[in-house]
Amino acid sequence: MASQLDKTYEPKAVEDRWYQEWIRRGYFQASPQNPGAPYCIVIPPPNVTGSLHVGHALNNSLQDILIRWRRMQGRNVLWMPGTDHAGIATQNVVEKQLMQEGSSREALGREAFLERVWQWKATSGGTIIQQLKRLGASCDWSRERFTMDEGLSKAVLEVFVRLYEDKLIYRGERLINWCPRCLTALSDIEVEHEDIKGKLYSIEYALVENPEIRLTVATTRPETLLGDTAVAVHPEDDRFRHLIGKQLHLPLTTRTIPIVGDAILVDREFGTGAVKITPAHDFNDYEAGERHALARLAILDHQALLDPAGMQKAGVEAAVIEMLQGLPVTKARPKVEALLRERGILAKVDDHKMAVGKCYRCKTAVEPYLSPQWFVDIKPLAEPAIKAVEDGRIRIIPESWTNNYLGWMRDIKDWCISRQIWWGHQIPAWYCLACNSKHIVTTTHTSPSGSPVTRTTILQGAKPIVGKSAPTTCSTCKGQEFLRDPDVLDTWFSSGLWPFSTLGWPEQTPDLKAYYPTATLVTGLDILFFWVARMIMLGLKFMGDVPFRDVYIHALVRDAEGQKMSKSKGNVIDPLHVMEQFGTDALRFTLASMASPGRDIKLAEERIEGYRNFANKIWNAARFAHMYLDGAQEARPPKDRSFPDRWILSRLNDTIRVVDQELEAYRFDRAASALYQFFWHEYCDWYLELIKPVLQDPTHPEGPSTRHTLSETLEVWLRLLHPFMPFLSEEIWQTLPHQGETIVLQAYPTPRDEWHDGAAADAFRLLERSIGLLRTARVLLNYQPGKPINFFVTHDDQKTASTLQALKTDLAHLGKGSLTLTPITEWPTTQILRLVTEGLTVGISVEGDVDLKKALDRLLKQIAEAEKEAQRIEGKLKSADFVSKAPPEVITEHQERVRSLTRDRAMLVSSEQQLRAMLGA
RNA sequence: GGGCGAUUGGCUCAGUGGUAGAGCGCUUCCUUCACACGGAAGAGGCCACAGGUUCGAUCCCUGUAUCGCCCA
Repeated sequence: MASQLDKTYEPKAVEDRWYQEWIRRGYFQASPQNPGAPYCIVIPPPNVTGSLHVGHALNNSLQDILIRWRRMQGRNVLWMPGTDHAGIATQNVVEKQLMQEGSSREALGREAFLERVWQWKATSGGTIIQQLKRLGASCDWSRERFTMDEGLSKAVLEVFVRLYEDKLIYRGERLINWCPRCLTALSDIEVEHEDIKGKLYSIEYALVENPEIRLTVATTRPETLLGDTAVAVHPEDDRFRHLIGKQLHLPLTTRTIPIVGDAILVDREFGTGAVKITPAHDFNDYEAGERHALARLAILDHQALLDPAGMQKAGVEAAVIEMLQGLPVTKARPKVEALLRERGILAKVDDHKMAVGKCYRCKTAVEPYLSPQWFVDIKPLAEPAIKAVEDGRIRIIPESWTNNYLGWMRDIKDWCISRQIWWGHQIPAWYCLACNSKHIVTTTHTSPSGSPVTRTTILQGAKPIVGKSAPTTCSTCKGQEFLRDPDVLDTWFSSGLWPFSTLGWPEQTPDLKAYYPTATLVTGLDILFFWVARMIMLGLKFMGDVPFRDVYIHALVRDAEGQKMSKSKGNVIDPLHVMEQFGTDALRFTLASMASPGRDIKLAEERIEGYRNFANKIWNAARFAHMYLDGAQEARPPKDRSFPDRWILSRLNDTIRVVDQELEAYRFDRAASALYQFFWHEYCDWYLELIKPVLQDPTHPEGPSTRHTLSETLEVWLRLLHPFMPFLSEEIWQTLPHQGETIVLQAYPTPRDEWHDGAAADAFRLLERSIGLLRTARVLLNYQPGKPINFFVTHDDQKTASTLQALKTDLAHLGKGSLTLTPITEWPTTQILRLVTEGLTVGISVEGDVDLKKALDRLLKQIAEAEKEAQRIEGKLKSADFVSKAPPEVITEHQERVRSLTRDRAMLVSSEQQLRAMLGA
């Protein structure tokens, strides 16, 4: 880089070059032997199927800011990267490929299919990792892990077996969420709820002892009535109380069902006050069924089709079975509706808003499904995880999410961990074929593609042998033939171990000792329960300590209209495209500056463009510096430097303090705005302008010291900026006088007392106000910006007036004119425009034929404002309450303001009279 | 239905018990030798509404409305 190079910063080449160089030189490689207190972040492992979206970009930009900042602070930093095998998602991807080839996983068989998935992973699984590198992520890539790695799989095995031995994992038949497309169980939180317009059907059930009496039940799912095993009413509802214990005819079946009283299930105000209970197809009904010891009759099969065998068992009329069998729910419902209508027992159908559960992977409507599954008994694990947050060993930032976490944890349900898919960690449980012959059932059905598929179901009651390796002999019957449980574990089961499995657990490695507990977890709210809560539970259980101290929860990124980004809406901002167009640094800075706690980010391209401009501004400031840095330099103590130098050092010092504080508080937005404000509006707008006369005069006595300050402040500020804009800062830093081979490993700036200079700061504010008034006056008089003028400045405070004397050369330079610093009494009384603010008066000589109307308007407006404001404050001062109760310093301040406003007003009026006199002349 | 959050200039957002701020956009002027991805000067806000606490509320409390998120 040199001053004769491009006027605009071209990020692309710079970024590629530096990233490769950083990697080549191993700057990001961690070692437990490195000096400094450990600081570790584990990356939220993206899906191996994934590609970078803006959410990832935000998440990883923030992590990289923290990591680079701590690295520069001299901490022993490790950013642990990796990916997640994403069981269902990955299996779906490969199955889709197979389908296109006219094949299927069933046709391939389990082993060949898994082979195929690994192949896919090897060729296509690295996409997102490459994209993270593009983002500048300073992860230690030499440690990259994958949840299906050998080591991590070993950790999964160890955890499963130990939890089983501790009786915290069990197998049982429960109602679970079932995706009839993925053909697997899902955990509660893998179901997304969506409100849809549905209907509420009111159906009449006749009383057995007197069919004239009918009880009307309301339901949103009429087809499930075939599996009803009771009707519930509220036990204190006078309308129905007397019916409890009596039997009803269940329509379309040959069964009768009881009426039960249930205060939990029934809301007297809702619908008809009577509800049907279908324990096999509804979670609330399942629990009600437990309370009343009701049978569970499933009428849907695993594909969510009406099941003839189930309907037969439920006593459904043969003709009805004939009509409904094999139909999906959506097709069965209108038929059931028609049947009920024919029989005259459909009392009414109302529009109704209802929530449907959908599979978070494929958006298919989820069915509650009765099946044997593996569960984690979660309460004993949740308790310590609640305590860790309650007593502050883990801090959630922003704090407002703490209650959300605690609420969820206190009400946590057992975690269904088995999935009926192949890609994942297969459950280490085996069944002795001889002992369990009655519990292992094989059925054949036809897959959607038409080929016969064999399903093996291991019923509840089968006795598993759980261990890290396959058993050889059954301890009960000495049998030697075993069936391994075909299910795999929920992906989150392995990612729940991430903070310690990636560090080598279950081995007690030096990494584990050095870096666990990790420092901070940076994540979006969407996986607080999926992942964060589980890491806390499992970390406490297996490491005996929390997995991280701080959990920083960042916002969701939405589009400019606040809509969630989605491919189907076409409103996705592609971070790769953005990086291409505006540069990685611009994207990172944008995301950081918008990361305010507790608020979603509405990302618009204009915003990124704005920070691209900022990058360009920095580039050009550096080009400017390079024009003058060749001469001699002299490092003076701050107090012996020029006024602009002392001022900018003082401001830089303030900025360092602010950035550091805000980063400590995870206020990336405020840190970013402090960096921006300082550089653009102080360093460029004022400092560089102020020092131009010195730099442009090769013989200026302040030259060597000024050049030194220019280069020093730029170098320090670039280090301050580096975590936010790593590429640009490195590129420029390398061209400045510096120590060390890279900015990546330099010390992060810390505040320096000797840089602080309150007097310089005060003087600057005076200078800024004077120049501001002068420029306003120029515009009021329609003077060309460069037009040389005669101007006058004074202040009615003696001390301030003498400060003006000290600033004389700076004022004259920025004012672009000839300056007189005399008391106002010595100024010309005509051909002058005087502007006033807070005791400061600036006069500008009026030359030639100038329209004074604008100037007069401005004076009149300001006079009116000053009067209004003075009156307002005087009003307060006249209030006895205010004077007696407000703190003395507030009263003094108010009095001072009135004085100042009154003085200003007098000056303004005098100025106005002068103008009028000139107009009259 | 329960919980949480938001409501501040045209837009996106900071912020504070005592003079309301930024970025973008807008208006006017300016190609001056770092930068037009720039510079200068401006316009624009009863800080959602209604009560309360207070000498004083955009800020604290209560309620209402609208929007959003999470959970059921």
